[in-house]
Amino acid sequence: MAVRLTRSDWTAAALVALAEGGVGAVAIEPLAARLGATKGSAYWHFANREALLRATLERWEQESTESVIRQVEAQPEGHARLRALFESVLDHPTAHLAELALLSAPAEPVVTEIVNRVTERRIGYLAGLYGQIGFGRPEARRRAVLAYAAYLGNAQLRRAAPKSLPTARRPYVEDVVHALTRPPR
Amino acid sequence: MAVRLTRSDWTAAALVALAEGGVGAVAIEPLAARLGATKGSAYWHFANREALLRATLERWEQESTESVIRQVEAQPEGHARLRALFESVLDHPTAHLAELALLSAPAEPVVTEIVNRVTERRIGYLAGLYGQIGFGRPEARRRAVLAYAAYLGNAQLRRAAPKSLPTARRPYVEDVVHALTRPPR
DNA sequence: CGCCTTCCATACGCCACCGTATGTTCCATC
DNA sequence: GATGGAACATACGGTGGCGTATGGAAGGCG
Repeated sequence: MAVRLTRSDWTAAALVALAEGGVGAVAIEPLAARLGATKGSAYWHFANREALLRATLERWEQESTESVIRQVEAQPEGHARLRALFESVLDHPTAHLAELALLSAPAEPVVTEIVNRVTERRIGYLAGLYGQIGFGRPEARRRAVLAYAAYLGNAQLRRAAPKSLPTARRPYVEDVVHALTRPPR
Repeated sequence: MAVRLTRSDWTAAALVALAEGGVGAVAIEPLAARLGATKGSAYWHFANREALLRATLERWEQESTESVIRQVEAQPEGHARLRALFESVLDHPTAHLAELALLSAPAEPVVTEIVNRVTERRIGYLAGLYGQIGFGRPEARRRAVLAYAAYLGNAQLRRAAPKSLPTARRPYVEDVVHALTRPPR
């Protein structure tokens, strides 16, 4: 019995809890129960709850964004990358639960700090893609913000009110790609 | 002293708390403290916490959506209404805090029930507006979903990562209107 | 084998919020 | 001006999570 746990075991379990129950579910005692351990283990690896939360968010920061970007970079430059990104991101209904939990968390300073970094990284990358298809700098930036907002809202809807989303995914994706990649003015 | 409180006083205070601290902040004892009363009052007007939450959400349902729609209906049919809606909704940084709290609330059944109703109402109305400017039924519906998602995401960003939003609001609004009202294909 | 560090369990006090039970005040009404 | 109900206050027990203190097992290492 009593398999020893690592910091990584804790943050992994915390990520699951985060996706399922939000920031509030990243709580030491319930996690300990799920891991078949007690608080003693948690307070050995982490100073307190906030330290566990911070470690969990930093792990999420690493894993969430870069994997998607790597995947997109496999495509040739230009429209193909934007399309690949939209498709990848409109799919995977359960893949984006963690960020939803973060974005609406009652202003914990640890959360807002990391959310800001991740948001800027993603929008910046998106703006780069728009630059590749001929958008000027400010236009690319504005369109990137719009596209990222659409992504977030879409994930929100998929979670909170999936009934209102289109059932036929194919034409929806096409429309989104079409509307969001058309050049301005 | 000791001004008597009504159900409406409680739901009003709960709405404020909801916007500020999320669903979790709709808690009886803190609200009682803010109202200068005690739990006795709350448990007189409401059976329990969930009843207070439900009453609060139903009030929000009434007040949030219809006021915006009335405002938009003052415009002439067609593009003017969509533009008015987008402008109204991209403004008012603090006006949409309650829904953000709701959309990412850890699956309380009361919340999801009402969020579903509100979402369907709004997307349905939006689809109607797109119909007025010549979109076919399915196209209007898909574009409405996209536009509503963009709205939600935008509100999210404004709250969680305002630094990443465009500083110059005017061209941003123009780009959004342009991208989201162009006819498909 | 014995020892020391690492990792964890147990047990405790604390706080915030829930819900209930019962006492208390205000006001209308006869 | 006594009485009954409406609208509270007060006091209590219960729950769930935080953080601390201290004791104990388990493995490397001499």
